[in-house]
Amino acid sequence: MNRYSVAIHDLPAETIESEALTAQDALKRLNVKALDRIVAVRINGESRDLSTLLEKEARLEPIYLDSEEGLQILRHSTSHVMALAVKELFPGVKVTIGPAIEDGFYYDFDYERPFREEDLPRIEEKMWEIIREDLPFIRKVVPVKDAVAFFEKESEEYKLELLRDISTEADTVSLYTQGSFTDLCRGPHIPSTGMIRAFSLTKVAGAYWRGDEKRPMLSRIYGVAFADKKSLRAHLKRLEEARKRNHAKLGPQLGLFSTHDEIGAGMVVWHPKGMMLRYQLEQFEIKEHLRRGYEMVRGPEILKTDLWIKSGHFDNYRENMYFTTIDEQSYGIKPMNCLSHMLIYSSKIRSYRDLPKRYFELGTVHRHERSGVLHGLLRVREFTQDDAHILCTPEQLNGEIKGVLEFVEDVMSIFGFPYELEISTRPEKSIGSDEDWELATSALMNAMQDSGLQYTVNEGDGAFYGPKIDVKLKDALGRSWQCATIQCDFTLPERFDLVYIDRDGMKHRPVMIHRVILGAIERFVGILIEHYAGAFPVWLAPVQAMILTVTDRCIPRATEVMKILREADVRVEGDFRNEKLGLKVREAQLQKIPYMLIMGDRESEKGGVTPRLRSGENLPFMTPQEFVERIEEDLKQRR
RNA sequence: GCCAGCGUAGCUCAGUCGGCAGAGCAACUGAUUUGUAAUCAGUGGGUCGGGGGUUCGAUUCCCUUCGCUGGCUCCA
Repeated sequence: MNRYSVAIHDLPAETIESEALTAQDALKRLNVKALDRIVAVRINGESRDLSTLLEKEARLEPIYLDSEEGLQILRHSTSHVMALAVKELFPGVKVTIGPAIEDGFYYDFDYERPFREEDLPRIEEKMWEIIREDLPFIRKVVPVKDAVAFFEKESEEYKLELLRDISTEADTVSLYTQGSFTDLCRGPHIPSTGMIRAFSLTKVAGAYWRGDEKRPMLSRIYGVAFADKKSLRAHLKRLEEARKRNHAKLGPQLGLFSTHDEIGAGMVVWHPKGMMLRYQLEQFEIKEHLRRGYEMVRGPEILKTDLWIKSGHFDNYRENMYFTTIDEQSYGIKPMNCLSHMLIYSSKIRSYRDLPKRYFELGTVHRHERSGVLHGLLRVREFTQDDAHILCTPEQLNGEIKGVLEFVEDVMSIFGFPYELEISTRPEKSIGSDEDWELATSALMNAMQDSGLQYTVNEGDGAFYGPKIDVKLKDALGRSWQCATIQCDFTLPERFDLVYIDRDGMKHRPVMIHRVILGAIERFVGILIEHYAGAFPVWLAPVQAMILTVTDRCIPRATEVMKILREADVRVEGDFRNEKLGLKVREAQLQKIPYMLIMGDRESEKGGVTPRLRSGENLPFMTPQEFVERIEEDLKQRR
């Protein structure tokens, strides 16, 4: 008989006498509540299986099914169950990896043919069988060489490859077995398959082995899993709601834009309402840039290929560019705006007193994105950036980066977007010296630290000319999209021999910051549509108010009111059709117009309107002048 | 670019195991002059994404191409 000293959380340790003691036994003996909802346990701070044998002293923290960590373990275990089901249904399939992800899990397989959606119901059915069998997850720690022998016998070459990597840093590995399936896995797992109560296989997809497009394409099956059926249903419901915000659907319905097979993939046609929305955004941007000391500039959309060779774009970015020939001279259509801006800078001698120069351009660029990545407005081949290039002295760099970070914060808070910051370091394909990259990278990090901002690091994901800070926003389905970006560049000023005369009378090299705030207007509009579900605030709404007449008798006065409002810069339209008010309200509502201005006989007589809000709320009767004041207040508050 | 799925009227979708292509809404015309999310009636509208093949016959089967969706890879 052994004596164990076990503490739950920070409670005083208790003594348990037993031959051997698993974590689960200990929790039971110490009367921990809701044992059936505990999936795993932290032993002295480390996540472990419930079946783990305890040492003489242990501090235990149960991990509950519905906690963040508990769900993650549940999802991971569900992926193992799926792998078992797939192995039973499709003999010869090879397993690779199957982690938990947000809301669910996936598992990548190599099979003689890719899986299809129609395979999923069968797999789900099999999984439920496995769950009903309530198979335990059995952990076994073995020497790497035994694991190698095992997976060789099973011909699981992907597992062998993983083992080869692991073997450089560990002598033993853990294996988990449920029924006939044994997987290489760190764990922990739920105690047995019966604990899975709510999951659904959602989609199939191709995925390269280890994310490398030069390696085999595997067949991935995605699923979602939750603690109970109710949470699963709620999740599916949320997805449904998110789909209703789909900008690719809402945009054309609201008359904002369209795309056309006959024009080409990744090209957007902007309709009057969409163009008005863009115009509002652009006016806002111009104003915000001017007040921060930027100067507006503009360059041509095609520039000689020689210049792209000089800048390094030809060597590093050619596959994303379009080229054309004019008078036997090769030209490249611009994928970025920086070249003209540098030529503006170098068009005269600059003194340190002139710096920083901040050149701003709403620049339209073309990039040849691979066909499979195109996605509504969020990924297109022609788009307009709110682009600027800041040329400054090395001493000014930190302050300029902080200024841009503040700019980003100001703008994002106006739209009410939460965002995430990410710093990307030197990629394989790049130009410039190691010292410059080091300098630029630390400049970006220091600026973020000085501003007290949280960020993550994305190794090797920088632009070819410099490291960058990316600002990521989320679409309705929670996918992240890069919008603002701040890129630090010592290389292009070098290649274009940009200089300024410093106090010492000598030529010095300026640093260049490439930056966008909204990013691409197209992408930003896409995110905006999903963010507001198409119901734009008054300051952005293409149509701010729609006058709805009740009868034809009201048309003359309605026409007058419309004129007054238009003269006061209200974006107003009229629905004077011979239709019932209910129909007009419905249609204005579907167009998500902020104000419906009702004009019947009562209003005509008094020469005003009764506004109805999108929410359904009615405002009291008001004169056109009072309504204009209300709109002006909305604009001021950016409502 | 790769894997899977999808493309029928302006929109949402039926449909044909190969035999003249359908509904609702929208549009148009007429009636109705209407008070806060759909007034009634009538009419028109599609070479079933494009091209090729198989077949007596293809929207349906096959190939190819364009586009879209979800992933992978890549990036604003």
